[in-house]
Amino acid sequence: MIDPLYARLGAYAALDEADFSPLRDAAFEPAAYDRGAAVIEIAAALTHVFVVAQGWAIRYRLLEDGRRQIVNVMLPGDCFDLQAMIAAKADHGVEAVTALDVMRAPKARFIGAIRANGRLATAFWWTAVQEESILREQIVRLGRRSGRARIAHLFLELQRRRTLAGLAGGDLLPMPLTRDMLADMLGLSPVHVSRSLSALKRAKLIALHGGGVVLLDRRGLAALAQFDPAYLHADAMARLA
Amino acid sequence: MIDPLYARLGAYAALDEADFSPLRDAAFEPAAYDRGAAVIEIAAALTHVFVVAQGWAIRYRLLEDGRRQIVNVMLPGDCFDLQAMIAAKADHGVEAVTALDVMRAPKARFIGAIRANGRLATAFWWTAVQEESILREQIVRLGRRSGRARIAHLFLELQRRRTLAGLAGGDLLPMPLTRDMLADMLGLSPVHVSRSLSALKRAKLIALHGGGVVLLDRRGLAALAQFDPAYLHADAMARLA
DNA sequence: CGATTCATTGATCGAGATCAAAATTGGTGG
DNA sequence: CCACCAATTTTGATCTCGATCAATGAATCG
Repeated sequence: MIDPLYARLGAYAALDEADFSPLRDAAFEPAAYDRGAAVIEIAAALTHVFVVAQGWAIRYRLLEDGRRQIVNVMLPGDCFDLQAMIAAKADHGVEAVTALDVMRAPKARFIGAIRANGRLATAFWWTAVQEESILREQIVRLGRRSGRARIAHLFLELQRRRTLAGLAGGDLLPMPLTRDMLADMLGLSPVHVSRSLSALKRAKLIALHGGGVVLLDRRGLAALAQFDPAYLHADAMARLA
Repeated sequence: MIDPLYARLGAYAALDEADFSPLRDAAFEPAAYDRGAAVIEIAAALTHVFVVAQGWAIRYRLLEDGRRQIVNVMLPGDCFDLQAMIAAKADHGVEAVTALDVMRAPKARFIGAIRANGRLATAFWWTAVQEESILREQIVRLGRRSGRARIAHLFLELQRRRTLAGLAGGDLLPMPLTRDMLADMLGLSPVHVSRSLSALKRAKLIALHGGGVVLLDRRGLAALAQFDPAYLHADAMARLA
């Protein structure tokens, strides 16, 4: 299924079922990866464009000394790597965080599909613009926020992205990322992530239940993280629809 | 003049003068900004696509408490904001670091120009892919490198980008960024930037002359920064040409 | 030359890293 | 259902890199 994508793209542009038929019929086919599996290997040839149908994935780069920086998290509805349309090799890896279902298209066929439909092309352009916006936000998070604020900000961003993708959620955010992954995402040590999460719990801003985070006090979290509610062009998107 | 752009785009795709004529003739017109002037205001409408002809600019976001994070530096040959093609409002500001000459095109005319020439469109796509790669590198720099390594890495990146844009340079890198700007770029305090620069000087890795940096020991800098020489798809670009 | 902006240096403080051990969680098989 | 093993998380103690505050020193420019 490509329904999360449908929800995402539909939020930016007025698309109907007919616009999607080239994707369904010709370009995309399903694939599945186990938890922890490599979806794209660093320096491997980029052959496909992917859309996440279910599960989470991370995009990361490695340093020579073995340290890792996670660049972004991919949620259902997110597509990657659109750069495959033009770059030959991956400068980063993609790994499944949970069991992962994707739809994937060989890049030539993907290009054919979006050429056949201008509105679809525009919608995919939007996802690329949004991806860039997400990267910029990650830069600000790493450069100018404290450990606790980074965590709070990431949680709020993920929740917003899930909402935009039509994955309801209310105040409950699934959290399959381990402490190590959060650390590699936020530029912190796993130990400090653990301590900062405890502090957020003590402050009654969040609660942790098994594999999920409860956002107990969004206003408090947003104040701590200086989370910008206009983030992700929500208003500009609406105007385009 | 749009020659730095010509050098940049020419590095990715086989373009000749004729490919550029739609840009020269119709779309782009020159504009100039004083040092420190705002080129794009945060939250302002995005009306133009820009190409830097001469000078440096920074792209930044502000936090509510007044702190600033510089997201990227724009050098001659870089274009911004391609997102204007699709996003209505800027989620960040752009400011001239030096006196700045640009070529700019109203977005409708820019879109017309690249529609008229597929090779040109591909070349601009490349610049967008590269911009994303630069943002990812900035994320790794902020997340997983020490202060000194961040500085060394940034200098090596800027030098590489200048080389790709045909702005020779050898081991001399102009450095119009103030300590405050470097701090806002690298997620450090200005004081610490100053101290770290002194440390790099003491280690004979760099020297500072007036408004420029001399890269005395590139191998040493690359080792300290774990600078990846394959960075910026240099090989993949060559293949495409 | 003052005046303003920018850079360096010194002293102190704190957020987060590191090392190491203990406690939980979760999955597996008896 | 329980016992066990591996992976993950939490907690404690100590150390360090980089922040902050404050003063001094260049440059640059009318």
